[in-house]
Amino acid sequence: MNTKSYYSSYPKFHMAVDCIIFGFEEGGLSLLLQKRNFEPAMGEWSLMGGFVEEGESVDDAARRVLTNLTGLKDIYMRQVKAYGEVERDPGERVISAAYYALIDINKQDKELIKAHNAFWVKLDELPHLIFDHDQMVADALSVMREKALSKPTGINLLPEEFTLTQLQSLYEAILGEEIDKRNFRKRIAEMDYIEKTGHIDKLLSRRGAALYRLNPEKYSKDSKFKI
Amino acid sequence: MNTKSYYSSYPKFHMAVDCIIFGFEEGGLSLLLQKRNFEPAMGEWSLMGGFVEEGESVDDAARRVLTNLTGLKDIYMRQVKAYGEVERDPGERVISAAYYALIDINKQDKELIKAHNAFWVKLDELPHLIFDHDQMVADALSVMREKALSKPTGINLLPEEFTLTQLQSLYEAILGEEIDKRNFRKRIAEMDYIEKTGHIDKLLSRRGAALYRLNPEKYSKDSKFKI
DNA sequence: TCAAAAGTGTTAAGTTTACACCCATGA
DNA sequence: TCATGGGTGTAAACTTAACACTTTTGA
Repeated sequence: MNTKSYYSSYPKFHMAVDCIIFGFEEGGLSLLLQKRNFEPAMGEWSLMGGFVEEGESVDDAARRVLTNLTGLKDIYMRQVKAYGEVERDPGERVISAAYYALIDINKQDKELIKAHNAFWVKLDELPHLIFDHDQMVADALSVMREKALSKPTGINLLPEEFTLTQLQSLYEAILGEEIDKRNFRKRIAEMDYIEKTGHIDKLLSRRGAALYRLNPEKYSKDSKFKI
Repeated sequence: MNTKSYYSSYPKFHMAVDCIIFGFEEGGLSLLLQKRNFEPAMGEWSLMGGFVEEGESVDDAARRVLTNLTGLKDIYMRQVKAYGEVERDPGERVISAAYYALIDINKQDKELIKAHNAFWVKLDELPHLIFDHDQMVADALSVMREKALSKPTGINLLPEEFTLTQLQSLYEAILGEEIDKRNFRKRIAEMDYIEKTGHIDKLLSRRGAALYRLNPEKYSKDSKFKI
């Protein structure tokens, strides 16, 4: 039996990726959403997506979509799952893998975002999205929250150096609840992969706050991270 | 712009599913694996898989593959993720979604399994599998363990009525470590969705052991489940 | 001098772990 | 009568949660 002919008796499908892009601003999480100025579903809100190309891995397609929209490379992305209902896209059958990304909202390329008609929308003010994108967002949020509790992936939402107050309000945004300041700092102090840089931030307070950073070497050795 | 023409400028791909089928026997977890008697990769071990068909959802394809192999329907299955590396299948490009299932090993259709040249293999004696199937198994195990801690999905590996000793050794198999009997029973007692049936099992001990079952109604109201 | 954010320890409550013996029964 | 698996409670260790005041400094 010939391998090619075995495979070719089966159907093929369009394969897409959709990106749930989380950013952090003004004490809350936001998503980068597209107000579609093209068909299908013109005028509605959707995630940023794109089709997988020939010779491109699905992961790479997700990275390409993110880079095309934000100008950012080497961003933490994680696949949520694949969505394969027959009628999920009413236009034609498309299977889509959802990925989420965490980005520092200050590093984006604003021109690119504008060119794509994309906007930051706060998590508690999300519009209804097309197709099964609402479900994708719900699933991504739940995976992201869970991972953020066990690994400091959320630090991608902050600048490289950050104050403990910033880190705390990031975690409050991710979890959607308040955290006790002293308990939070106690736990951070136990994580030797979050280290003082020696620099002082004077922008956010008169007194000044110590700046910290993630030490990725120490982090990879000790992968516990729990707030 | 016409929707169809927009879509049709993009490539299409074969879409497959691969099933990580967990069973429970003799105090350990096993996987149902196929010794391939067909190309590609004849003679090697692989997961049970199949191609998604036209007009069939990806979830349905996974269910079909499981039913074809085991004769079982309405089994708990969960998607792990999609695997989309370009060269993951050296024959031709195939994107595959991995699903895991938990089955009661006594309910399988042994003839069907034999017809597919499939065998139960203990988790700690797994052979090397083709393509990226080793990675799929590792990912499925980690997702399954995590879910088993928060929801009693693992109960699918047992008969409908089970003794607490059976339930405990199931959880020991899932976690790969021993659990204290009294602590285990204390926690089960707090879960009112695991209830005594009033029946007594006399097969596994002289004295007889109380049989329990999952009450799905109570369970859905109270979704905490932690061993 | 005061407003605003930074920084700092202790105690109580709750959860998890460790641990050993008697019970009922069929062979 | 004894071997086998079934069944039961308590105390120590550890983890988590609650809580309020002093410090620094620029305006």
